[in-house]
Amino acid sequence: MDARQILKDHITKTVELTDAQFDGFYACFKHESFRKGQMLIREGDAVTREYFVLSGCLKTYFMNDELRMTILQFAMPTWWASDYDALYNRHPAAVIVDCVANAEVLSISADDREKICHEIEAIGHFFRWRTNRGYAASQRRLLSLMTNDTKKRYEDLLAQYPTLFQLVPKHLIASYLGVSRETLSRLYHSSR
Amino acid sequence: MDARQILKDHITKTVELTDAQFDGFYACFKHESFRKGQMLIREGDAVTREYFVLSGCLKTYFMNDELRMTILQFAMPTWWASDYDALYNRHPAAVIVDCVANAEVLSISADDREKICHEIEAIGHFFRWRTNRGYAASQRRLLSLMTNDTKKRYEDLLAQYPTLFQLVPKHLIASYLGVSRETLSRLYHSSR
DNA sequence: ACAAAATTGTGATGTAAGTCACATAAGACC
DNA sequence: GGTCTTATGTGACTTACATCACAATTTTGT
Repeated sequence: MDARQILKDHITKTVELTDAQFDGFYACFKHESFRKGQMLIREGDAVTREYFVLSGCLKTYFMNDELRMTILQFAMPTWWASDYDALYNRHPAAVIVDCVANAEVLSISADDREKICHEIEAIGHFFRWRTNRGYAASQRRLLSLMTNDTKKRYEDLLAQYPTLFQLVPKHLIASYLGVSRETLSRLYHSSR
Repeated sequence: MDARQILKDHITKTVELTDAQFDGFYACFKHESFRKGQMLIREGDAVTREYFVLSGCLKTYFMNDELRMTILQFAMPTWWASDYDALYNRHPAAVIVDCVANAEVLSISADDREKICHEIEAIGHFFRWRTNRGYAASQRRLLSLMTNDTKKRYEDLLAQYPTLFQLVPKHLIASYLGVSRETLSRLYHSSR
């Protein structure tokens, strides 16, 4: 399926658009490819764009002073990724976005987005809805982290994204779950 | 300061509005009062409104099957609170919002909000910005939970909201920090 | 003002998971 | 295809924090 159709399917799940409206929206995007290991956003960058994943996988993460990585999100196809705090408030990037598995993405600038939101009310609604959904997902993750033990979180992740375990190295999954790679390894082998 | 002025100051920090526009916006709100212990949103409720805190304090939290509470957020003056997942996606409420210290709030329905966002572009921008800010705050909290130890999280909270410790009981703060009340008590007394 | 309920402090004990250390296995690069 | 790097498995030891138990204090309702 081509980029255009993937985006169209994605957005029409939430709002209705005329063909002309979708054309205007699609024209805001730039098609880009990234190879495993490439960075889309570096720490300290001025962030101007956000990314819609067509294929492959990205991750957004934070690096602390001791060079320890904490993964905030894996972005699989039809997910969006950026440093939204930096993008919206024009701060330098605090989080890093890079490519975990060779990826095709569509990117849009914050300015173009604001403009198209202004022109087409349905797009404005879509982005409010999408940001809201991201917020809800972030809260669910917080909740899961605070109420479930590691084993439960691991099993939930496995159930929700079975393909993730083939796609990305285990120490990244450990980082996402908030445990050491050793603990994940033991967990992984104790339950079969 | 009156409710009208508090909301006006809050919103004009982000967007510019004419007096007529602000009047239209303010007319969407209902002024309400809640006493300590009262619930604004119960688990399972149909959620129709969100709340802007003028004074006092609310908390949003989740109750698990063993009746253990996990606090997602304290809402102090000029903060917003609701179950946004439920509100936006018309699910029954999963989280509870109640009153921690006698509070005055302004409330607005999701429908009125969508309508005013449609009518006044600046308001639409404001709400995209605000949701985005909430999302960023949620991510920062996740990060803090995953990278900092309990003592650091406690000190950060203390630094950010010194008044919170007078306003709400310590076991609620413990729940917010994700530690047992006993651990918080020991921490609290070890560092003076 | 008094009883009942909620909040807080503190000791003793158990345990999940971090850290360190090293071995093995799998990919990446030329 | 062989070397170098990255990823993974596993044991030994340590530790922060949960849990349980009970006492002391504060707040709230009537």
